[in-house]
Amino acid sequence: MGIEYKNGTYYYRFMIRGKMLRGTCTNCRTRRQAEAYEQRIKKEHVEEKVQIDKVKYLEKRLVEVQGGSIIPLSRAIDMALEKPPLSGSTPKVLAQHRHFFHDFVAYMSDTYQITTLQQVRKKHAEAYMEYVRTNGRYLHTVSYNRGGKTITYSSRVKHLSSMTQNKIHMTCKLVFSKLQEDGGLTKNPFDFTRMQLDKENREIFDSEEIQAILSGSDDFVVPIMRIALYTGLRLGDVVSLKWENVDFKNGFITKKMEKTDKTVVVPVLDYDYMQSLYAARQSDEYVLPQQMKMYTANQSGISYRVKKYLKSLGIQTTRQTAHGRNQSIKDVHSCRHTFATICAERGIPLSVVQNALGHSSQIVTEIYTAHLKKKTLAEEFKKFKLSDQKMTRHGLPNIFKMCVCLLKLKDLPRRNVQKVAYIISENLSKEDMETVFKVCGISYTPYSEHQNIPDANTSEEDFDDFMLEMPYE
DNA sequence: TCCCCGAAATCGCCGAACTG
DNA sequence: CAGTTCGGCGATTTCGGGGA
Repeated sequence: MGIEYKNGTYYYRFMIRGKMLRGTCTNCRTRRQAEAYEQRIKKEHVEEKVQIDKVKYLEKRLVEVQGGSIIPLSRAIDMALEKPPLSGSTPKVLAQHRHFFHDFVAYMSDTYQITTLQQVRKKHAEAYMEYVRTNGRYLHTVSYNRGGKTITYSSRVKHLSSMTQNKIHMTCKLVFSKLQEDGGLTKNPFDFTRMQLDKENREIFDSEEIQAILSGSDDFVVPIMRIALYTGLRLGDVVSLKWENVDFKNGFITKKMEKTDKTVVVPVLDYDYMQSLYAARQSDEYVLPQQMKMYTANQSGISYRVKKYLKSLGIQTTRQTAHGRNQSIKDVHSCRHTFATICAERGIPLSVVQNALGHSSQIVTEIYTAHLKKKTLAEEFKKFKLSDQKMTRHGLPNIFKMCVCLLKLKDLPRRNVQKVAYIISENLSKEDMETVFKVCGISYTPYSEHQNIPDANTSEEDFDDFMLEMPYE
């Protein structure tokens, strides 16, 4: 017992697990109350210790039973990446996994003093993902080697796209699942749902933008954009296009794509331009030798040039995000989207477009042509026009309300429906009428021969009289 | 503007879930 | 139960941006 009394307040103090714990006995007026208070606090700590010991014991048992061993978090990523088929991944993929998991390890160590794989619970994994969701990565230091010199800086990105958040989640989950046997793990702490993906942000070029892009004077960028717009090829395929891929005689370009190893065949739609390029060629190998040179040496140099060129034309290439990196909305890849959209717009079947783009699944192509769907939808809906004549006087402000009215009246005697139908028929065009009745599933017979039909100038009273006196069939 | 890293998007494969 | 759709997952390319 270590109760102390000072200036009207009781304080407790005791040692547990080699750690001194002290604090105020709040709301205690007597020594007895203070002692009871201290007991409560002590008990909580002991119970916690028992809990921890229990978990540790179970972990140990589990590891023994499952035939695994305690794995330090620091070694986990290397062990996981040695497992096939991961071990056969490209260095870049492996590096990214390392990069992500290292971040998680640092967070676990700093926040929970957790150092082994077995200690990680679902709540820890969730806390980390929550941190990533709100703050981005835990470690912001970026360092790399350039010409024997180490360059270090702190990344300013404070927010990650849902795509990247999910990537981090998947890497962590992967490590735990790969080491399930080695570590005698029964559950994967990262086994919970991931973020819903953001919407597609890339936009297509409209006709004015295309015009501006193609008539520009940049000899480096324009050929890339031009070929991309006319073929729908990716940047990598445009710059690596060789003259042997272009068959002028039959008018086809045949290209094995860099990304998917699939071969696509597209017609030479821009024949004269390609001919002129051929006539002025500086290389017998590549169509765009200069661009290819930069692509191999300094890939993002091309992005840089394209962005600069588009900006000079007044085209906005990126969209600002809250705290994260800007998102690209218009770039070389937009040409691929534009190509697909124009194809669909001109009525070229989806299967043909799919072949030209080299997609194995039509769903992917549909993502591209979704631009058109939105556009068509807007265009189609322009046709939908409310009748020019105002109907507010009769309490029927628009076509939608009319539909509702008619649906409500559907079960009434036929003559009531006819009566309403008559009024509407005098105020709406025939086509609109037919649409409304079709939607409502009501057959319609206009009273066109009736005299004294009310119109926009009819007074409220006259209209009511008319309704009352209107003869039924 | 080059060179690099990390972030983000794209894409194919495959098995589970769903449908008729 | 065969055919189809859907989602998880891994692989690859492309883009933004810091620093020199």
